[in-house]
Amino acid sequence: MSGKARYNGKETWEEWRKDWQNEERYNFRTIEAKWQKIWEEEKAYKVDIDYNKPKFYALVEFPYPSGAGLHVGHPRSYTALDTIARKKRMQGFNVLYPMGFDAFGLPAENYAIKTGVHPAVSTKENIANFTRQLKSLGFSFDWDRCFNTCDPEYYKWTQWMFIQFWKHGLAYKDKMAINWCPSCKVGLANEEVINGHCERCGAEVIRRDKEQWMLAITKYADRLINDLDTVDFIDRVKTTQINWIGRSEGAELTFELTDNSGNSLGKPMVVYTTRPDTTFGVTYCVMAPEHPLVAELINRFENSSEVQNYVNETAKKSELQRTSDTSKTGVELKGIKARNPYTDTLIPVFISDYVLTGYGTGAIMAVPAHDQRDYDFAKVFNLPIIQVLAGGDISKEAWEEDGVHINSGFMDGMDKKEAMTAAIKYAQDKGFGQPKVNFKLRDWVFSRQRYWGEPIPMVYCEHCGWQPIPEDQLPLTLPNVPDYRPNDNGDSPLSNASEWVNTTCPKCGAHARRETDVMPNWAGSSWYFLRYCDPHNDKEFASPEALKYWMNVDWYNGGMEHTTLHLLYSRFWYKFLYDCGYVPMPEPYQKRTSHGMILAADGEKMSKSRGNVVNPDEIVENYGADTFRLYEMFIGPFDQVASWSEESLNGVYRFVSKVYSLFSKVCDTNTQATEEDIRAMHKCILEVTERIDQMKFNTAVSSLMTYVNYLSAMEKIPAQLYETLLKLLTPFTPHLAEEMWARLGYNTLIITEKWPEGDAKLAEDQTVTIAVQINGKMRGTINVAKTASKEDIQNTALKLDNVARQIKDLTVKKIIVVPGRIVNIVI
RNA sequence: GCGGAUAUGGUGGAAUUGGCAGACACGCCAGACUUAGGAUCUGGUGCCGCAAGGCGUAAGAGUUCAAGUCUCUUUAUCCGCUCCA
Repeated sequence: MSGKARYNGKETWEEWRKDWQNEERYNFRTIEAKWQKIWEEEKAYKVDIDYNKPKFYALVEFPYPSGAGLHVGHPRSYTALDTIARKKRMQGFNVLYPMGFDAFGLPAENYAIKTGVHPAVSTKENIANFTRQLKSLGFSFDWDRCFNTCDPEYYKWTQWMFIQFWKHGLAYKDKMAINWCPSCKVGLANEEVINGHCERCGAEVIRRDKEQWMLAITKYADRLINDLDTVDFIDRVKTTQINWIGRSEGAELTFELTDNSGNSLGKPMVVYTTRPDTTFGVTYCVMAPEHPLVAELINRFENSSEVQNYVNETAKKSELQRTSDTSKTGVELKGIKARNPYTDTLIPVFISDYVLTGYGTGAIMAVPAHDQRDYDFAKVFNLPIIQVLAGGDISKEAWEEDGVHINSGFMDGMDKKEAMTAAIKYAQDKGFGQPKVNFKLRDWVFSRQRYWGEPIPMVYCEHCGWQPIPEDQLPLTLPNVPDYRPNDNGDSPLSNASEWVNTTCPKCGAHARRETDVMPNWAGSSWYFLRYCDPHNDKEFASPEALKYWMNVDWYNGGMEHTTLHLLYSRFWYKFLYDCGYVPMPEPYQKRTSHGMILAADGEKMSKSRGNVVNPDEIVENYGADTFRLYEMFIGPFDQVASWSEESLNGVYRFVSKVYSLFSKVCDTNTQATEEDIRAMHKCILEVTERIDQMKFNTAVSSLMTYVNYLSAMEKIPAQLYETLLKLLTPFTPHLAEEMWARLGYNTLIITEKWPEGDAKLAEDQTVTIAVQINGKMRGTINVAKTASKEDIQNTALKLDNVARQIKDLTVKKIIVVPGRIVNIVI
């Protein structure tokens, strides 16, 4: 124990303790303010590289500093990892537990539009408020490492990284149909569209063609799936990411387009299928209405105006309309046919909106017998249905299970695996197809027609095309603009800052224009955990030494809602930096866990409009930070949703006050604890230690409560027992632990103490209580020595009054004795 | 429709992974005490029953000496995805 100075100069324990005798009430306000000040002055949580200790990097998702301030949901995650971080420190780890602010975002900009207050101003105020609130809860963040993503010193590196993406061909500009929110007037990534509506404002999203910067996340699709095997993420996160990336294996097959008599038009149509083995069942083909061949061939169709109408109608439909109505519509492309390369037959070609332009090749071969969608379409248009897999009843519905191949030429009699191989081999031999892996994942739309984001550091020159601004000119800072509103053309507010927009080409010096779109709010958060490693570096985003020491993040906790957004983006971003050699390993996070949401007392989501938001300030004011923290951990299983309850909060307050008042019963170190006391203590140490590691915080707190109940029943409490309690409480209620530690006479900080070691041997009872059952029904219990033999246990059990009475007239068939657990008498 | 999760007293939730269901709290009931303190302390509290006892982990079946836990069927709630060829 380091630097223990007993009794602060007083002669005896009794004398020292007198100082506190009149302090009967638990005054959390004074206590918490006092220790927060001391921690801050002593920079108790400041951390630096230390090669003598094992490092531990604990991370929570940094908040967007909204005007509403901290919500009781935020601290659930922060307290959990604070608890873990504090315990790890006491266990000898060099712990990095940082906090910062994800400060670019729409709310500040919308607020600016409403009030004219510059987003930088309101954001700064909000950050100050968040910081005050976070500090009031006593988290062990290293505040020296705090930064925010809208600081030019930070976003300089976000821009620099964008340029690296561009240099490696992973950032590109493309005209494409994007999700457009007509209310926010902004393009959205697929990940930001919820049920066809804008994630933020709820307006229905429409399709719109727009030139967008894209990041080629699909190039990393396979690695983003495969490398999940190397990390410890909860299964829910892994499956969600895998499903979102949506890998599927199949083949691309070329169907020749012909006129009605089979003369080639010289326009091959490529389809994607996962079942090339079913091609003998293909009775028609379908292209998406947006497919380029439709526009190219429009004049060849006998019914070209009908086709054009359908194309126009589809374009008008929103994503939601298009996906919510699953009834099949479409138009046959009259005058052309497709040749099935396997059977050489000519089949009709349709356009239909059930084929999507963004997936595969935007064209399919339809096998109505074995795909329900194709089946439905075939019924509407009265097309033939040819069964090629045995099984089911195709007069009623498609047969989507497997079966032996029939009507399939060279594949007849084969199973799926054989037939797939044969089909692909055939296609390769004849040169009309090859195997192909497809993903649902799309490239990341990286432009936003907004103001409050990182400017994209690119200029457009008539002669040189897109050029990045020279890296030594970074950061490219946001200019001031008179009006924060985007316009209906979908141009960013930056387009009005003409002095800023008009510049010269960094390559040829001719006149050029800056990109006026900004980055999405996911940009800054894609690499923030790297900056924490070396936040004041102005030469690099972080030094290789710092990255090598601190990375990767040992434990990252955050919301499930970020699984297919931030978590996926940042893994991609990090892998790219790894490929460039800037970071030391291929995955950023070793372990990922997720907390459940905190709902209001009525079981509803907390929201301003419902008026059921609980403000942490209120709780800290009325109950104290320690009670608040402990309650957040006790509220229920960490990974599940929980409802806020003021009554339960009160119970936790009672517990905390009880710990405070137990102090009056603590006696000097000379008072010896009994064997039973030691047993209770070690049991508590073991349980709390294990349960923190497993994030079973609610039951860890239960163990502490049981231990405190045990101590409460004592007349006098040996100091050793109380000291252990304080250490175990340090991760949960650090202020109270620190205060009582000082009152015990120590002039060291308890947060620097060593975490107690539990001893399983000492925690063991010598006797065990064993349940005695008759035919599986509980009839009583017996106490036997831990080492008792089966025979002894059985004999003791049979002597039980209750047992003897019940079995006296009956024959005992069998007795099952499981030492340490149970006796079951079968009669 | 597909995928994932959840279901235990009046409430939040425990249950060493097949071995005493309801730990720990909240609430409630009864009592004590009071320098009225977010009071505190003591006892009780799954349901039915005076009791013996019976019943009981969403519903129903099954495996087992023994099931909240394993298997099958059904239901409800929540969360994703959703015409992905």
